[in-house]
Amino acid sequence: MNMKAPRGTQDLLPGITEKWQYVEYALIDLCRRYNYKEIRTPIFEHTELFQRGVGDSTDIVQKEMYTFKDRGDRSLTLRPEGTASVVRSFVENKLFGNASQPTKLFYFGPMFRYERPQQGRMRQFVQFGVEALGSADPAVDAEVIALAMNSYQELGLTSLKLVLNSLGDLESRKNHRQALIDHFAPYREELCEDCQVRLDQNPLRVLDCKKDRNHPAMESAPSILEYLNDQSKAYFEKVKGHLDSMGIDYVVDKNLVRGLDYYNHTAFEIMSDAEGFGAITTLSGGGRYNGLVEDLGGPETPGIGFAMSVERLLMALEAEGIELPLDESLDCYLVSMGELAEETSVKLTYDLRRAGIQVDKDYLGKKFKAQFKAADRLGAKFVLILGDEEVEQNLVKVKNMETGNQEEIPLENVVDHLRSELEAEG
RNA sequence: GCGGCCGUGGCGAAGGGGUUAACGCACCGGAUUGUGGCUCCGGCACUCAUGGGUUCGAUUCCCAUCGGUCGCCCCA
Repeated sequence: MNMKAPRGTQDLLPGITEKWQYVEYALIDLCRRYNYKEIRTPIFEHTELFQRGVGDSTDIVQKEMYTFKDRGDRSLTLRPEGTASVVRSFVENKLFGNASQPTKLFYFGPMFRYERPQQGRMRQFVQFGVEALGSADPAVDAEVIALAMNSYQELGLTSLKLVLNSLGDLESRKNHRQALIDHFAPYREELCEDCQVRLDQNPLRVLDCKKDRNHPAMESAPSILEYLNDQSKAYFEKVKGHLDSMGIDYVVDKNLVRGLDYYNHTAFEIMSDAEGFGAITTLSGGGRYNGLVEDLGGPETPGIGFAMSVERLLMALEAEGIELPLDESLDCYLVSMGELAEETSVKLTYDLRRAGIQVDKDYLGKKFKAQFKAADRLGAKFVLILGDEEVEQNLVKVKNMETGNQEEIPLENVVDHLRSELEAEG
């Protein structure tokens, strides 16, 4: 039997889960300030949702989905991303009818893609993401981008690059698409295999190809920005204007094409500039998806969102040498000795915990000295000493491990005493 | 899906066809019989990823598988 975690998955163990918790709380608090509410959707959905929501021509749907049949012969898929599920839920639960619009949601949870794992790319990974549904105001685009940037800045990251582009509305995209097909058609045979397929399915993505990057036709290819109609152009200008006024730096990259089919208008990616970050530098990506809600059976509803990988966020923190301010100490360790004291120590530990104090004790029958060593290793601020002598005198010795000071406290006063000592410590 | 490198104790890491598999860290015990951080001493690998092959003999050579890692593709 193979007792290893499946390929591309990982166990997050004590020592690192604290970082995850810290990051999660920081992001939740950020969402609170932006007034985004949490939504939790299932980890698997009907396969069809992703085929229609994410798009049949995408890599995700074509080769990366964890799809399986359940016992009722239904085809289900472990979610490869969050937007399709959120939109499905928005439609199913008729959130468009709620009083507060736009509907601003965030989510945090595992996603699954069948890919060759490497650093920053797992088969199961965790995404934090945000969706704003129901408004086509460019200020919402700016808000989502600001929230995405803040997610990193809040935690101290500075080596960030915001890359921005506009894919335009349907009309602009249609015109551009034709222009691309006309442009590349004479060179079809010179392009890589993938691009020949892309040319038919989604010519926009030819621009994103790294193999054909140096092909002469690439440089002269029609840019989507040249094909934006007046409305789309004005929209993009407003988004940029809002970013400018917030002081958020960005670079426009006319070749930035998001991998999912549902994007239009604003598309963006946040990358890390940090040294030694490895091959994968994209921290998060997002964009506007007007039309997706309709595609999934809802009323005409504009939307925009982004998603980031928490694994990559932690990698970026590491690359920039940022230590999260985690509290790894222990309030109190109880050292006990003797038959008589054991009974009392169990009770005292319980009372302290009920009083809100963090306490641990020995359960391995360690010697007195070894218990002290354990207390030291755990970073205990205080050690309570309870031996048969103390029990007989009805007192407990309380030692401050930092100063070395030790005092005798009547058993019944220990809880209050320790609580005030800890408060004094801060 | 493709290519390079790698796989020895909890961790880091030497070794190299022949039987006691170095060393460091961590851990446990003792010196110190009720007080931590230092020091000294001792303990700690009966699958050297798994399976098969070559050989009198394999942890060491060969093949496969699995896993890791880096890069490609693409993304988060």
